Amino acid sequence: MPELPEAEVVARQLRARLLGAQLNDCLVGRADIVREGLHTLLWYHGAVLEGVERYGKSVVLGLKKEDETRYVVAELGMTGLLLFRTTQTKYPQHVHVRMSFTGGREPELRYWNPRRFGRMSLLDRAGLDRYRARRFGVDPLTVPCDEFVRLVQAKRGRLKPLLMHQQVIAGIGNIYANEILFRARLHPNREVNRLRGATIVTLYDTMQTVLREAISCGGSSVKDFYAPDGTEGRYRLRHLVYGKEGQPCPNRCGRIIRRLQSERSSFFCPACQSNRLLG
DNA sequence: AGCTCTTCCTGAAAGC
DNA sequence: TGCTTTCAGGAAGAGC
Repeated sequence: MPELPEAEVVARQLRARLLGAQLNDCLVGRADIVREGLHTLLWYHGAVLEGVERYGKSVVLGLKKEDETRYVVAELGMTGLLLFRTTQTKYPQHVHVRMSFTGGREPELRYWNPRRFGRMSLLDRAGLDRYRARRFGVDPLTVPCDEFVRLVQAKRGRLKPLLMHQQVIAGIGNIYANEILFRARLHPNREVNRLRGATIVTLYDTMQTVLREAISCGGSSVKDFYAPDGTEGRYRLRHLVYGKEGQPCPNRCGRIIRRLQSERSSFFCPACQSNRLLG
């Protein structure tokens, strides 16, 4: 399931291999995979890929033609991937969009998404700005620490849902929320308004450390994440709690990693991640 | 405004 | 063994 680090890895590969290439043809296999802008599809033919951005967990391609730039937004959702042509998948019937390029290092980019929880959108500049404002909160890697502290202090409710709330903090999903909270020694159900400022700073530092480390490992390959060129992410090997229910706590505290299934699965150590009023 | 609940969808895993 | 059922998961929309 692609979250921020995986989307970043995808964006970097697309930049390295397709920046400056010309989009020749864009084939949409099923109309309902495009959330918005399908009627503008033909505009993109002949446009040049001038930039690739990541917003939260989404990858945005900027395509320029005759002094105008329009955008292809790829929401990866749970199972969505952008793949180069040479990367084989077990289920080729779920390739929904094919974009062919000339002048780059790859002839084709494919949008593959078996479960179709994500969509694509074709947007002009104003549409992209609206999309961005509506859906994405601050970026965890670029938000200044003091702004993050103020943002968290203004919220109430449980900590893990807040970390995963894309309109507040964009890009953290279930895997990284669990890993960040374990390393910051914070219980997933901690009440946000009971966190001290210093604790939020620790959370901020941990969040950035985990996400940066995951990016440098190529992301986490859990349930079939592959980069566009087919390489797997190695950060899964460094997971400490995600998917480790029943195993001993890596801090050697003697307790067993538990799983709370009330909402999205929370994996945590009941001793190291206390829900008491520690700060 | 801001919660929670339901829906979307398919492959994998569990259940029988 | 092989069929059926359940479940996972992100985000939108409904309902309160």
